[in-house]
Amino acid sequence: MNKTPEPGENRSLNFIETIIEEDLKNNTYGGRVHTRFPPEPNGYLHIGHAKSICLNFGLAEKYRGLCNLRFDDTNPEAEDVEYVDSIKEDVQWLGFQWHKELYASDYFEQLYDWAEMFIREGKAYVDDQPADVISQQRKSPTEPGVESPFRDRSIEENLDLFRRMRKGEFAEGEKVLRAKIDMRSPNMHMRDPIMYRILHKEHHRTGNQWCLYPMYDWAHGQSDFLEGITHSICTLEFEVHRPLYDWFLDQITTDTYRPKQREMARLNLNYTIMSKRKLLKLVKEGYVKGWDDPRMPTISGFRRRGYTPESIRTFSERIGVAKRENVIDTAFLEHCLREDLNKRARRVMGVINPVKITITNFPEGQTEWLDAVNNPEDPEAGTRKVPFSGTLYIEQDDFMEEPHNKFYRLSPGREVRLRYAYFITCREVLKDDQGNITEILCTYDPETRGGDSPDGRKVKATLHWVSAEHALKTEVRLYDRLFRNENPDDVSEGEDFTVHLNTDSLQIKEAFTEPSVQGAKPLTHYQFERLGYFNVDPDSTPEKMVFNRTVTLKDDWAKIASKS
RNA sequence: UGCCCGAUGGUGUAACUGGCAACACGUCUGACUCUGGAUCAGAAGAGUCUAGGUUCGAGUCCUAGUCGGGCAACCA
Repeated sequence: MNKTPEPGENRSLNFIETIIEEDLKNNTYGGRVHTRFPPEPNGYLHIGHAKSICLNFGLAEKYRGLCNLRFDDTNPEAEDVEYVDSIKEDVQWLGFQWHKELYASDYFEQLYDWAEMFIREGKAYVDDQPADVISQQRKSPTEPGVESPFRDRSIEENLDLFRRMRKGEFAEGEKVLRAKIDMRSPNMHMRDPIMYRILHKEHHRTGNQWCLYPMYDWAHGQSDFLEGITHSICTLEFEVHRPLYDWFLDQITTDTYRPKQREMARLNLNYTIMSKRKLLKLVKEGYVKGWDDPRMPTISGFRRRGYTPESIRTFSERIGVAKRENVIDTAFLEHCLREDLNKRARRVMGVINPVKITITNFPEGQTEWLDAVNNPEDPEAGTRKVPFSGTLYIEQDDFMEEPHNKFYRLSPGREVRLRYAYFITCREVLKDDQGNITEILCTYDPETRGGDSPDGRKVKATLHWVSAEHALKTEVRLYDRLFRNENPDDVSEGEDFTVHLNTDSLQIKEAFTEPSVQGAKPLTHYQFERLGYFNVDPDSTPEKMVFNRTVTLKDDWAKIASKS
């Protein structure tokens, strides 16, 4: 069997691992495995990048290899240090450490030297034509391209022109350097691809040192080569670039060592979008509050939302790696999240839609501090004290005046348990003039302190609650999916993905929580019992805690309720 | 009309050199429970894009199609 034992999980190899193990067996790279994660610093990383990060760094870990973080910064127009910083933070947050932090711009000089070599060998030429003419000459995929009239310039003239391009003697767009390959190639990328364009732009690292910038195809494979990369993993759309990737490498070296490009399908998630351009639009046009808005599929968004790096890594591992297009169900990501949070999140009680309960037979003015378990999944987490008194809040949903048969929470005459506290029985319901419930009067059984009845009496429901007098007023931000449509790109003529935006994706509420959460640090995870996982938002102040609802608990009752 | 990929339950991913299609999510039952959570047990759901062929035997090999995606930025 094609299996490799792994800690925790035992799964078969994905196609890239199969290739690597084959290379290891054949000693293709002297036993080396060296990958790289090559983001362009022109935006924030999203969950799709997380898949690539986990793959590249994960492969290096698994095969005791190395993984570089390499910024693909060949286009100064959109790139910025702000993005470099956020990318580094995100990679580290996911729990990975790069072997080296590198930049394609580190290789500008070497790339330039090779380009001159190309010219001297008659493999590259300076083209004076404007972009639209070059584009037209390339023709369409179904017909051969036309050669540029500048294609056969002399080596001397090319060299002179290219050097003057570097010196800044020409305006943007005036000249480009092209590789001389084959204008009739059925592969568009081989039709004399552009290697350099003139850009009089300041670069975030090289400043004004250059006005000549290499194109992706010219920079990427060469960077891989210079770094000793063995397996260069990218997404499917680069498949047609591979012949060019290999061609460039063939020109610069006769070594047997070659980095090899492999393509995998990118991650798609339903009910969300993954395009950087579209995410930018959401930010720029104010549909969300920023790149790290908890509704965004960015890594920083997930972090702020309360996702754990472990859950994202587990997710990335389990979705697998293949070449076919795929759309992963967001429910699967949420499953990985809940699985992780269930083990680590401390439980607390908080009430979001309160209704007042008065315990009529509870001693007036008295407070009792009851023991509550912090995490039933983790005995090490210990216990805490929770204040109980005669005036409480419970969730409106936990009371029904005329319950139907499946509802077994509080209702008139019925006894339920208050978690870690007492059994209470509903005696009377008070209403205002409009008939809205204003207060529920209950009695409690002092014998059931802690939540168990000495006579073995059973109740069907256990409710969470909070003591009114002791409750902390907090803000909770309830998030829902950003898009109503499973595929936000599924739009009719003239529309764009924003038509599917869920206008109700954020609901801000005031909630009452038990006092123990006061002062918790931003990003601390909690489970609000029976409601969901929440985490502390950085917007929290000493006066007002702010919580993000990361994800609800699985809720079978909600299914039953929605059916009836 | 060219070139390059891909196609397995609703969704993902598996199935060593051909040997009864498996796992996970989701869905549905039930058990248990001081969270209608967690946990546990079980069920339904594909005969592997189509048609031929090779073979005792094909998801795996061959042929021809079909469908889907990508490729014509001085973006990556």
